[in-house]
Amino acid sequence: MNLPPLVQTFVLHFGEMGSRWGINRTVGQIYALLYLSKEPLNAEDIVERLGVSRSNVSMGLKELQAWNLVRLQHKPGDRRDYFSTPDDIWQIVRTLVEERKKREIDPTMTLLREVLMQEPASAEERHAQERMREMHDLFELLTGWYADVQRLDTERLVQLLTLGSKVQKILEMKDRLFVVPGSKKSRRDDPKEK
Amino acid sequence: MNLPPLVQTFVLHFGEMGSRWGINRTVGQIYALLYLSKEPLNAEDIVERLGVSRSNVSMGLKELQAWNLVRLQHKPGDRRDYFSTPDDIWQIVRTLVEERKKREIDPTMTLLREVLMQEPASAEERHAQERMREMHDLFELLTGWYADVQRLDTERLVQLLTLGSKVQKILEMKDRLFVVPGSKKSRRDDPKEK
DNA sequence: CCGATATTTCAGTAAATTCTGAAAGTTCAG
DNA sequence: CTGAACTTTCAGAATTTACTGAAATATCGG
Repeated sequence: MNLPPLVQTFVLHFGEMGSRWGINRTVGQIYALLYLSKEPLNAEDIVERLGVSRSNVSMGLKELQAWNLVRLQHKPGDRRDYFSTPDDIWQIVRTLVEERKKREIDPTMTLLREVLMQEPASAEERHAQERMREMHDLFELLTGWYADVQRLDTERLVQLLTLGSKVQKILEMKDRLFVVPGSKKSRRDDPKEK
Repeated sequence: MNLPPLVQTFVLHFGEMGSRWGINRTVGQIYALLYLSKEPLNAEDIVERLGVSRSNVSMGLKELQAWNLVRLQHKPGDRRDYFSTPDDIWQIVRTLVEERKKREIDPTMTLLREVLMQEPASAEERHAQERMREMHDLFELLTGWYADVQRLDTERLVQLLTLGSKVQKILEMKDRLFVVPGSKKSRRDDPKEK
């Protein structure tokens, strides 16, 4: 591996972290390298810097492309493929979330919907379905929230995240301001709550 | 594998999904089984239902315990260990997020802080550090948001998620209400923005 | 179309992970 | 203390995944 020490530390770390995700070490390293690089890199560049085989790099890049995590570019008068990551880190986050949703949440939701359609054949199955319904509803809430905030431009998203739960205060304030105190509508808490 | 069809479908799916995470198939299956089960199960129950070896189950349960994802219980007059998942699915989500943060984000933040302390020895390293700072700041924003909303009780958290980006509207409303129009403070957008 | 350059595919190998059975360890009632 | 019931550990086997080099395929300037 032929990298400045600072870069190498990061690349090795991401290689290891890759394993905690479904991603393998080399793919993690390639991505880390591209992320840190000012200029787009071609496959041979990556081979030299990481010290892995050409074919391994080829496969790794293919996987990163399948994840939409790298951009393929060309330089004039050079027919090699150059790869880079988006300059905007928020774009990276958005892609990551989008792709993980597509691969993990969506298929699970499909399965849950299917299984919830079936008639339970026993008390055990009935309880299992109940649990699956809880999971289904949870995922629905989370993906709904995601679909919603995902549309915000980055500035507003950052605003929202910076506020965190302080939003809660503002909500309460809103309630006090716009709802006639004591009226039914002002009761935000479920009355049957203990 | 000796399970009602509906349960089996779910358990198999989670086994496969487990691989997309860092978790292996058996661990995913054990968890799915416990999640769906009304009653706590002991190791032998799990062996029978999943058809894997006793030692495999023992290791899987140990891993799930390390993740704080299962609760160990005992029945009076029975010295076998019984395992279950929390009844409250939100508790499960909280644990999952907490543990993943601990294993993935925290070590990465430590590394980023260390590397950002060092003096860059070249233009390449300077640019790499710049990128690492972006990642560092991103993670800081996200973990800050998480630390904040994580403290909310579930009811309020659900409220917040249900609102999604509609919060934005309320923020704007708040601005219009409480800031003198035309004053400096009412300018929320960065003036140098295009 | 040719040949040079670049990329992809793939079969075989290497490495890592998962799983098992056997043995060792632990706990507790009697 | 003993031994039955239960759990954990661990070395090796089985399986899966990652990686490589060689061959095949693609692309393009001339």
